[in-house]
Amino acid sequence: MAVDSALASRPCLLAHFCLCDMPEPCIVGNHHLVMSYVTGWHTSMATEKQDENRGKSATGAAGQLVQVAVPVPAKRGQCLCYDYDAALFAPLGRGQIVKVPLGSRHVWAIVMNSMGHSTIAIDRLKQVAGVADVPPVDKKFLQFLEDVASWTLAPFGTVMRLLLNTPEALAPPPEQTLYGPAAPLPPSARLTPQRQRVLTLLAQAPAMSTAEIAREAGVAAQTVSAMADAGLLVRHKQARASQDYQISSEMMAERHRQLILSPAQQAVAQAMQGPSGQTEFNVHLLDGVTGSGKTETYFDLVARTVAGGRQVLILLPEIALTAAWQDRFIQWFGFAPALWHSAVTPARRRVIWRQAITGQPLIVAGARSALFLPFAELGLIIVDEEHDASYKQEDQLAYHARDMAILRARRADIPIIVASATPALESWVNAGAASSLSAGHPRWHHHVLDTRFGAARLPDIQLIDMRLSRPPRGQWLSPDLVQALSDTLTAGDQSLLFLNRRGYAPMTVCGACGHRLCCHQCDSLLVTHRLAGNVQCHFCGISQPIINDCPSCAATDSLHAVGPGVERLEEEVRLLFSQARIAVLSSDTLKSAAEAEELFTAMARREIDILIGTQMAAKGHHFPNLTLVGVVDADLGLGGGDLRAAERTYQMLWQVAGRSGRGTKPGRALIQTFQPAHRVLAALSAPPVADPSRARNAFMQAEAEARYDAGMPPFGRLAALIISGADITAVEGCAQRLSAHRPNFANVDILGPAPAPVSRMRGAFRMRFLIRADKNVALQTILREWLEAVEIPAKVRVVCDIDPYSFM
DNA sequence: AGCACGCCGACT
DNA sequence: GTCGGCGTGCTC
Repeated sequence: MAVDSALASRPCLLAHFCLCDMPEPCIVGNHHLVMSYVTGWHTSMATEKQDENRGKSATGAAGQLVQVAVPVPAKRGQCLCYDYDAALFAPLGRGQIVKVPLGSRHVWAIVMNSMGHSTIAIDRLKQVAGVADVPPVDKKFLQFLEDVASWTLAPFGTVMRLLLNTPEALAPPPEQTLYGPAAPLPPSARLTPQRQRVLTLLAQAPAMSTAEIAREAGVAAQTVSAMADAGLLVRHKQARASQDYQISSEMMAERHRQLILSPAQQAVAQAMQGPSGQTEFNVHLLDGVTGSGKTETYFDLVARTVAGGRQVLILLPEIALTAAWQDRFIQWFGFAPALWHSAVTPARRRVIWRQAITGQPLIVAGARSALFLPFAELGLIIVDEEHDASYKQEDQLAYHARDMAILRARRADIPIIVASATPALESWVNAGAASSLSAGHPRWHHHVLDTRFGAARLPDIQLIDMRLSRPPRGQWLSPDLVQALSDTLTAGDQSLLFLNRRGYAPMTVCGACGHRLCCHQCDSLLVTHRLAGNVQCHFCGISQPIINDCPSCAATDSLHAVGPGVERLEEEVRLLFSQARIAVLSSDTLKSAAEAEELFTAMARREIDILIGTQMAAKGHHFPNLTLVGVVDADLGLGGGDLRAAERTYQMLWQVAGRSGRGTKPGRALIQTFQPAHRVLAALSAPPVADPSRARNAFMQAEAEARYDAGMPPFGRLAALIISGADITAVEGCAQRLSAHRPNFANVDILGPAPAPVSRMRGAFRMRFLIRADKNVALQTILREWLEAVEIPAKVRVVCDIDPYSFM
């Protein structure tokens, strides 16, 4: 890798800190630099710790004063001031990543202002302890981080830690131990046959790693280290060469010429690029039915952007970052994307992070956290499956990755494509798709791809009215759906049963007293998991063994599992179709990506007849022989008062129905519901198969009108204030004080305080305000001023959620 | 967020 | 009499 190899080369000319071999002191930000792990601040920091405070430059005068943002959620989110010996090292600039002492530890931080003035006594200043050996973060990126902080009302330090969350990126490169033969063999050494083989091997080969020696010489790895301990082998430590992503613009340009798009795809790709290949900020909504080839259409722009020497970020929901998606990418480009998700190893993260900040050509395909990679040359952002709820982060920092991606694209002045088969209502309206309604946004571009590839057609969707076709007691499949499953089985085709509920049963009730098993630290019901042999809380994750006696009234054998989960559904299907091959797809049954792949392969080979799945099964995979999708409970998501419940249910059902009929045979989807007249279900089953997008658009239009009338997003603004803490009195007191100081404006409505939808989580009590405002209101400013006016005790946490997703 | 400082129970 | 529980408050 370029940065590492450049650094690894040389001793320094500049004191003992700089590793570059420039003839004169290098300039920070222009060249890589400085405080290095090789000469080691790790050692110097440890030994110099005690005289840090006196560690000013030799003259005793303070050097350069710099304002530094530190990764702490400080209430007064400003910077801390540090002294920096500008005489000895190159001067620091904004965006430089530095290591600074903070309290009793050292942290990575970012220089925000390099010509600071001290706000505290000079003699209390501490020294900057080191400078990272990477270029400063891009100015536009830094502004983006500030945008995120002011949008989410979070302290800058909280946002910054998303960037610095990859500690290995700034740590020394991983080391590798290689073994070579010792020059004079120690005379006393015993030479077993194994040891002799190792020595013979190494006599005529370069130094090797333990694993290589073990393999080549056919010995145990232990033998190698034992030999080194005995003095028969010498250890050489060296930086492990990590493979970076080699993409050249030439090879991309070549590849780009070979890509073949359908006329429809070609037209959309052209429209998104504009006549002259636009590189400035523009939002494109790529709205294409499942199977229309959205992915390949945006690949075209990806190829072009990289051919122009710039970097590309593709955001995907974590669940969609499968080997299948990667294969598709490889098939198109001929190489693998840099994958960024929770399971990526530290060594890989290091490579990607550093390649991003050094501006080398790079295509990252990542989950929402990839949005905070420090790309220096970002040229294009894609947000695929942009409607996906997992883009919304709700904990420490509440943000929506799609919206933040748009902020980043705007700052970087580059195009962004948000793609979906079922766009979020906000996106759909912003793209000007709702007739006669406008959210007053600068208009996005709307691109529609509505032809399915080849012979595949959209499935025929039918509702099953559960009031008429009732399953037997204690079962969940209606006679109609059972019949359809049976027919599909007979025809030798595959079926998917969709039930968005993990585990065996969502609730356990005592037949004697009616007591329901609840989590003792959350406001939630415990879910029975037969497979794991326990009951679990899906909020905090605690589990306990399955019990038979009621903990409330002590009646014996009185507890009954109520309602279905996928495990229980499996039980029912096995009873009905004992000869069928059945598999369950949920996060509980598939522990690893490899297991998931295995299942998908088995499915593709038709080794499974009936697949039972949670929402994991709803996306990302082509099952060519799947001709029946059964939705077990379409009403699940419709309860409560969630603003987006209808829209999300529609999207999910539409997507899961789209799993069916992706091969040559026509598919159908049967949807079980108790409320077939509900607007979501009526819209789904509307007849015009000839033009399925018309039904969808009619549904979206009606939703948009309802939102417009209520002044809800995207026609109004919404925020939630969550007050939480273990001490209920303190939480309520805090909520009361906030209530007393509530802002009072004609076009801002404030509801609450009321118990939050989940009124207790992990032992913390939660209260909530809901704030609705007109579109033109500076909501963040109002909230910031409100919060500043009220003293928040240390044991109470107040979190602001702009555009909250869940609110019942 | 860490981490230290600080003030009250079960141990040598 | 000390070790240690985690409440409170600061970090240039």
